[in-house]
Amino acid sequence: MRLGPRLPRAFFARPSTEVAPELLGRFLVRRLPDGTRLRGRLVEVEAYGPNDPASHAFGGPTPRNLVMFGPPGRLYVYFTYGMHFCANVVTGRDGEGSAVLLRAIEPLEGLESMAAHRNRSEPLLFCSGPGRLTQALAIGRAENGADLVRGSEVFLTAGEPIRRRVVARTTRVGVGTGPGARPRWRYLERGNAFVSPGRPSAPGPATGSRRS
DNA sequence: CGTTGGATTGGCT
DNA sequence: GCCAATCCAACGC
Repeated sequence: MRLGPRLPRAFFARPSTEVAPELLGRFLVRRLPDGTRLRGRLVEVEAYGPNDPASHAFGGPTPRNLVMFGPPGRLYVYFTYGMHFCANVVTGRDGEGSAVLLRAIEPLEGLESMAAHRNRSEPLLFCSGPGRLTQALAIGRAENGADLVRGSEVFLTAGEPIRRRVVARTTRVGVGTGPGARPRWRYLERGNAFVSPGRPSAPGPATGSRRS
């Protein structure tokens, strides 16, 4: 299967809520130091914008979130809960501080390596969740700040963009109940089994009863 | 310098 | 459904 051309810088230089749904169906490609290529198709993402109380960027730059305030098209990786990494794509204008969290991919290539990284044999448990995804693809501190447009360790290609009809929106997972819980900035491919089991922050008419 | 809690996951009741 | 795991960034004093 063709990877398609790489997504250009201009693709990322837009608001995160615009970029996020268009990332679905794209290929996330990871080249390991030993040459192994891992690849999956994005099926679930979340947008984090400027002035977003749920965003790490809320409150301004810190050593941890600095990459978010850099140029778009780079990878922002952070460590959380003492054991998991989460990976984001930086979006918007340089200095803006917005990003899209990569929550799940459908594994397409390098499944054996993913299984080893995850210590699981069930593909549904490889990359269905932000912490699982980074573990399966061996993405960690070293990949923080990686340039997705020009680098070779991690990048995104055109892949198979999906029709907007197939994109479902819900509130975000794990953002609590405060401000920031309401906007429906989690985008997923309707009916895809590899979407994470994470529950939206504010279940309601917009989320629970929607057909998949 | 001490405290708090996290854009999660997996195992157990 | 509940909760422990396990580190460390952010923040307050």
